[in-house]
Amino acid sequence: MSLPHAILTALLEKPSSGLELTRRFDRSIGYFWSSTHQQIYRELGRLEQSGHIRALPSEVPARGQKKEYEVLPAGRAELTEWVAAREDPKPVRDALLLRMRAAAVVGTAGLRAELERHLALHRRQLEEYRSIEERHFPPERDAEEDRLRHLVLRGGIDMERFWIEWLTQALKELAELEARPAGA
Amino acid sequence: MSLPHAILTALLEKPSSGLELTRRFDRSIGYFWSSTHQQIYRELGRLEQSGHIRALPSEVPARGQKKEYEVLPAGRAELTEWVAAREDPKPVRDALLLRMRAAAVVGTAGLRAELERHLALHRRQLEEYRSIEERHFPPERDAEEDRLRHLVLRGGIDMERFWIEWLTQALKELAELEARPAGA
DNA sequence: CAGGCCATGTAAAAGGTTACATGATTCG
DNA sequence: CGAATCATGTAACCTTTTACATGGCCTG
Repeated sequence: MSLPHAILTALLEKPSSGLELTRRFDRSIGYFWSSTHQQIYRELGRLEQSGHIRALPSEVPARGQKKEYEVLPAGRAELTEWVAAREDPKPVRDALLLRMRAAAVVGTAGLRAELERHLALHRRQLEEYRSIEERHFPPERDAEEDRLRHLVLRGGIDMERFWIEWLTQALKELAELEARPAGA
Repeated sequence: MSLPHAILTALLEKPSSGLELTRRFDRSIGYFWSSTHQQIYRELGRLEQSGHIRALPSEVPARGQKKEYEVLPAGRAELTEWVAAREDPKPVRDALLLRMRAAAVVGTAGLRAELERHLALHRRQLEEYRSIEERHFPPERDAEEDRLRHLVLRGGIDMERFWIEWLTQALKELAELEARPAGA
């Protein structure tokens, strides 16, 4: 429901070709709305069809040739509207919480390694966000755009912190349970 | 990828009919893996086909008749394996963070009301979780199952707290930006 | 016996994932 | 000129969402 909006945002930040967009969906925008090149090309086609974006004129419009897109007024209007739209948060759907609940029924065998693996992944992601924060948002800057983008990044940072804390708790809990096996 | 596992977990906790499962996916299990009755019926069919669950024998196997399912050994084995499986966390895909980023480009008009609405929703969800915590997990209990399920619930609680904090920050930031409009 | 709810489904469309295809450019 | 890489796509499939369909049971 929001991939077109993610693309419009990315293109307003900087007109790009499909592949450039794909790369930015592997970092930047993609930290909050992930996508693949297949989806992106499909959506670029749709957005062009519907008059929200257009391909910048090029001499050689053929397969394998780079095509740059820019946002048209209709696209900007659509995005502006979406920012204020009424749209409920999606219900949580998290496989790891679910697995923990399954473990409560069928046992925790093998779970610890997986929790530790996830913990390491989230620590790495946190480090990445923090390094971006250092590079892009030094204390003195405060242009409007920067403040909002920094806020988004802080959301990512605190989300990772949440997982790190929860996983740490979970591992502690698991250690206690395994210390007195089979029904205390 | 995990709906079948969610259903297996729910059925192990208590054998149920499709509609009973649907109700439990509106609370309980559904707090961490949401689903609708259409998906649930389809998946029950598949799980029965593949020999992971079976319908309890009934006199009147007809449309409109209640059908209860229970988990078979193969289903339990599948779930046990999944608990320890290697499965990476899904990349974040959050519309509100994305909208904030869009707002950095097209402006924040109308955003405040929406943030406040989300804040209220998350506060309500937090209250719901906390009331469940009071009812289901009083301090003295510590059976293995309860400890793990409590851990899952605390995950939900801290997730809501994260959103409440972030939204509070966001509203503060917005107020500051609006206090000195158009490029300060 | 009408209306509402219980209960189980079907169908279609949209969104997302995975695998594969194809032309253009560059570099050794 | 062969291989790698850039760049754009197609196709098939699976999951999720939304809308609708159907029959049974209960209650006034």
